[in-house]
Amino acid sequence: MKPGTPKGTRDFSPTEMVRRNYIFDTIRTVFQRYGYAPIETPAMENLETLMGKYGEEGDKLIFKILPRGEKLQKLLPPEEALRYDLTVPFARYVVQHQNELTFPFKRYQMQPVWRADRPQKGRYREFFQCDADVIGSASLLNEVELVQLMDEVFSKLNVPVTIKINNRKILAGIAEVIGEKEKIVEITVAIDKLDKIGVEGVNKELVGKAISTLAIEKLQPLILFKGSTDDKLKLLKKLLENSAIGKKGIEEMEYIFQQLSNFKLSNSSLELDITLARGLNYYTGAIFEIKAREGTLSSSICGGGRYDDLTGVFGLPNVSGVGISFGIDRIFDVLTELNKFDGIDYSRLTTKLLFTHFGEGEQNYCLSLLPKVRASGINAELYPDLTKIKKQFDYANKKQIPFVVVVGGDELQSGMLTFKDMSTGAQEKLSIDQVIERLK
RNA sequence: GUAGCCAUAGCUCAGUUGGUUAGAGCAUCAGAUUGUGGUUCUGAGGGUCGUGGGUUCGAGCCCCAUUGGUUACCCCA
Repeated sequence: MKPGTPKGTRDFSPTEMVRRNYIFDTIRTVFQRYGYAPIETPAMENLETLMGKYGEEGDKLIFKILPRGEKLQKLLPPEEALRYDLTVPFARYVVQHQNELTFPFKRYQMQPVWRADRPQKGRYREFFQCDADVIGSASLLNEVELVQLMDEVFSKLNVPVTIKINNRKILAGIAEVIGEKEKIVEITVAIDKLDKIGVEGVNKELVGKAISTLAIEKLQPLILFKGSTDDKLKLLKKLLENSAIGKKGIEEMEYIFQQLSNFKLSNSSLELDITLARGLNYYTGAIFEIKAREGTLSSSICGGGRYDDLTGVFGLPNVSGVGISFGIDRIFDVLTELNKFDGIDYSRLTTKLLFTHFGEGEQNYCLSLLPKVRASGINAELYPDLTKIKKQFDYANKKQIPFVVVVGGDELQSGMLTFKDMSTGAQEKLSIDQVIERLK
């Protein structure tokens, strides 16, 4: 049998895991700093929980689990599926545990999700998301805080990013004033592609979606507009003055930008992007999308938004939430491409000291020293086989273990260990306490 | 769902208009060196050239099919 992982899935080797864990730890630390508490949910959900939440395209990408046993033989439809994101399972969780939770409930969650997609650059069928959501609070300060949080994470990871922000209410307002209220999805999907296919491409797609010529004409000043956030808001105000929902969206954006103007974002440029749409159906207010400003990955590495009634379908109406999701695997790809892993100190995560030995007696002696070393917080290990010292040193080099202790007959007799710095080759005789002192 | 590209050793790849026994680097193992490695030198193992069929005196190379990978579209973290 030829070994291999399924399409769009990967193994992670130790070097990669150390780096991935660095990303996880960075994000987790920031999440906790902002008061988010961890939860986990099962890899699989009832299919019913997931279906209909992600739009027509999204539903197709849900990994369904084949029925088993008798149900399979009767060709019954699937009842379970792997989770597609962390937001919908979270909504289900909130409804199910509503009596135990204190609202507003701030949770973070870092788990894999699965999509039955075609893999390509930056796209996997199994990938990790790191989500932070606040549910049970309609305050726009949550949006403000999430922007700060995203800025802090990417600042810590040393990746310059652009945070794009928009509002579904503005998009709804636009659809309304151009007289195509029903076609909001088609319109937003089309203008979302502005970057990629240009104005003409967008217009062509709009025509294809049976949007009226008049509506497309009305849309032009908006698509063609270039200017500052303030200018954009001004234009929108004028354009949407007859749309209640549009005006509400502008108000929200103004508030968020006004609040954020009091804080200096350290690593991000914040941008109101009227063309930002985002596919997920459940967003109702602010929407976010983050792209790295350097590197070749053009897809987003983080995204999110506000959903006013995601818990409604599970029987808990009128609970608004807002959240963001970091795409760990894409962030990893960006950091790798930009060589951002180079300067990071992993020493606390890897072995610092290897005990090498010339025989069984020496090995046993090393074994007796290990607990004390480890209790002192030093990552240490013992070479487990009886073999030539060369091979043991090779092992240390391959694992990039910076220090070794050599124990032979002399050391056994004197109780003084040979302590060797593998980078310089220098060695000296030290007691075990001195070795510990040196490495602490 | 649509389309392009790729598939040769564990890994990265070379392989001439189709021509003898398919190569290199890295990695692995052993030796030079029985208490001192990472740099050096020597040697060894490792391949049904993705799979199946076809064309040909002859196929890693050409043709068809198939599988897997990858990239783009749709959509998305």
